[in-house]
Amino acid sequence: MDDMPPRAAERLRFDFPQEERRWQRAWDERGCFRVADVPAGDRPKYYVLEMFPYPSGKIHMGHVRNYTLGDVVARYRRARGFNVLHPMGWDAFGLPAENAARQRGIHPARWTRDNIATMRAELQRMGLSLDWSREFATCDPAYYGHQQALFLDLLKAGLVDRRESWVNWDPVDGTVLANEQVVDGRGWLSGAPVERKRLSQWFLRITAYARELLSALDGLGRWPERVRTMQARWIGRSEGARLRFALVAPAAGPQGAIDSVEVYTTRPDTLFGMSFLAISPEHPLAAAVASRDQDAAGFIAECRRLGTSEATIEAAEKRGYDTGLRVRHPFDPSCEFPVWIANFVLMDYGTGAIFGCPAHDQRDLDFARRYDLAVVPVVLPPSADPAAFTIDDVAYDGPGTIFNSDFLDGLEVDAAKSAAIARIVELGVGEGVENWRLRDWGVSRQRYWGCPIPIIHCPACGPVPVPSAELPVRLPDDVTFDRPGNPLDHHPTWKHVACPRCGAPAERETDTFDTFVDSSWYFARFCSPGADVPVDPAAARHWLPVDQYVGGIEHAILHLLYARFFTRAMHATGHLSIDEPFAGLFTQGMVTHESYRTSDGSWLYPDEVERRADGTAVRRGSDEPVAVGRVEKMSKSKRNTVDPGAIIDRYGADTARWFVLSDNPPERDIEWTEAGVAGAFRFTQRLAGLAASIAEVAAPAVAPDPLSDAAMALRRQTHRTIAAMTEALDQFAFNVAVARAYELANAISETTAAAPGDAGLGWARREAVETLARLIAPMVPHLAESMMAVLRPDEGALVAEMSWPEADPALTATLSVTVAVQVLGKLRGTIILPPGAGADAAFAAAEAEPNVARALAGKRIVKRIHVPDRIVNFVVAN
RNA sequence: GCCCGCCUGGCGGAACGGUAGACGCAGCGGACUUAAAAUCCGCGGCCAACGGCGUGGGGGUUCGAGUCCCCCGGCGGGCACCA
Repeated sequence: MDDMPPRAAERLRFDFPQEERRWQRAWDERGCFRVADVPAGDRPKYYVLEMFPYPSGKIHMGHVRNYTLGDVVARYRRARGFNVLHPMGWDAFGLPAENAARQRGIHPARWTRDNIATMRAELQRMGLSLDWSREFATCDPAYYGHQQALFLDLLKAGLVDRRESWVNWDPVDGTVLANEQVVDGRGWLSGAPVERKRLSQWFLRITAYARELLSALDGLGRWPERVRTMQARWIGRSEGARLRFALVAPAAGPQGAIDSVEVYTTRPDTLFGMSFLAISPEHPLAAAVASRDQDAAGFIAECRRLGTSEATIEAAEKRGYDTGLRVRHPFDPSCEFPVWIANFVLMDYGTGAIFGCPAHDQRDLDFARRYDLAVVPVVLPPSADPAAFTIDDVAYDGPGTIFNSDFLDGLEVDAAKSAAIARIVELGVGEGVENWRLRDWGVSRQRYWGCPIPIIHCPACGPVPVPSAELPVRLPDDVTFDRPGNPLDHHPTWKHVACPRCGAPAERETDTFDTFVDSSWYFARFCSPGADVPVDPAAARHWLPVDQYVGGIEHAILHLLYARFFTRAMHATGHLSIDEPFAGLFTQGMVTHESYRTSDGSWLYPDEVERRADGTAVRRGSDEPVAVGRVEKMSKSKRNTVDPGAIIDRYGADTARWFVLSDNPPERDIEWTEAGVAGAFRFTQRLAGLAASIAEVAAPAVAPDPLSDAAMALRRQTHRTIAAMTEALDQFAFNVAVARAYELANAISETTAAAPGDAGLGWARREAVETLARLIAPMVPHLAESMMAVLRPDEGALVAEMSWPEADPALTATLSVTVAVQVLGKLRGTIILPPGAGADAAFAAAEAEPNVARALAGKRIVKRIHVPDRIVNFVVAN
């Protein structure tokens, strides 16, 4: 940052510290960005929303990019005549606040509120066109109280379950961990080995909407294909069969005798290739076996210790325990197969039991090889020799013809699936089903800093909803973090209440909601943030769905899927009248930066590094060499971050905004470079200078007639730029819009030396620079205001309130076109023609072009191709 | 392992199947200046240069391919014992 631009105001054409504050105040005083919950008038609505931030401390460059993109859309739509809703709030509950409390003794509420104050000030300095009157934080009782009411409505509607499930339990911290919080089988904070534990949890029944959530993806035309695909796979519909395998001898279990095992399969066509049946260690039959078999119990306990962490599962080899039980094949009861407990069978998917067909499933094959089980091929690949076809270490899962399979012999795979299901139904042992990978959403968290679940547990009545008059159930402030576990659970009085139903002593639910619940409906609350119900129906009807949602791809699945589910659930409970919350979704790329390390391996911030002219890097103010690492996502751990606050101090908000928009398409990763920022800064200064120099020259109020050629040429450039930038902004091609703005600025600069006596040109230059100010206003709003204020000092009109420029079709039409002339597809010259010139004229002009004539000399023209205003191509032969 | 992206000058990137490299960054040359910074003007894919070669590599479709199709390679991302 040695080449820092001058800070002295007198050297700035665009004195950003002063000008940016000036316009932010002006917008605020005029209430430019405020809208009513249910607006009067007939302007069409447009709801622009960026994913609201978690108040972690300061804003980072990812926020700058996210909120700049959204602000461009908001300001552009406003200029296009829409009544734009563009709100901001805080996703304020979460674990980091509790960690701060444990580590630094700051109360989570205080920590969160302080961060919000800091970050709000930073966002306001960016000049975002937000309606701050709608701001809320999810930790406001006024917000989470309505969330509690929503939950009770979902409960009434049958969309909530309470049931036991297996969880990752950290015995030291005394809390449930998400799968992502289990690292190598240990708790990420405590380092203690994670246990599998069954716990009663609240579930939201998202699976009730699995089919709709999948099929409605087709209607989300303004969503990235990638996100839709990821969601579709997450929901994971498959078709197959459920069928029961009868045990040869029933097994005695705690809940009575078990006489069969139900299995889910997508490959009923391979049933004759079966060699074993495998159940999950968490399967009830496994528990039944373990109750009288020490070794089985030991095996199950060992599996449990490994936890559910995906990484652990991946590392684990396939292992099993032969229970000694046997099942009969449903198609041939004389055939019996062993029942194994296998560590690779998941209780949560299908029925928690599979039949193993090693020849045609890789996992089954690995298992069979390890335990020396039979491998019977039943699908013959096309044109393979049945006598010679064998399976070694690779299962065959491709197409083919069934063999070794009794009544299925000779059928292709698909036909065999149907025939097998038909037989399963006929025998009364099962049916064809569709199966979903999506599971119900467990929302209970043993944490303090979250929305309390509004339930009271009564020994007599069971779980009882908190009466709506008693909402919100507020978090107590006087909690302590001096021991592990949930502070709500330790609180001396908070949880002890009377049962609302029978009055007997009862206990509050001490779990709080997963914070993804908070973000699943905030977009609806923004429509009427002061309403005394979760959402005001009229406001929601007016504003929803969100027309353009902007955020990071990292939320492609969870947040966006939960919000889609919540919208449907809120429709079912009468709060909303739509099913899809986000009509358009844009996912932006990450902000990246080079990373730097010293020879002892410690990371350095960009500010601590100095680049030498020879390309090497050293620690600032020393000769200590620094290794320049790869360009990667800005992160605190790699210290390759740039603080937006410092950038705005030094260069201004508009420079930061212009830079994040200008360098590459918004969906791609952007590399933050000091040189790029300096370039953006120069542009803001140059435009301000351009506006000032044009303002100094008196120009006629109306266009002289006729205009000089130079004036007409500039006017045409101006109006072509309007058309081009409009198209670019419509398509989120902000980098292209930036390029078009540069072109117009360059064109205006080039007229400086033109004849001073040309009044028409003076008029055209004013038109050009005023138009440019309005065109760049969505991207650099303060600069645009400053330019306009210089150009029209007496009017006091705000660009923020001006309409979008309109291109005059008479001026965007071209007067002449340059047509490329090819011979055999190779460019040989260009000709200039009037637009719409006919083929004959084009051919004649083309053949007359000297370079083309030379290429055609001595050749016979076989074919002439003419694409009007584009190209002429001669196909020749010798 | 499966799925999805992406690959164009020194760099970021433009380009309805129709003049590849718009625009910017960095660079070079010049003007201004005692000098520097800033600013302004100009140049710029590569090569044996009236021509030829060029959008990761190889094939194909087409009058014409960065763009469409097939194969291969590389980079990035997502999912992952999902039966």
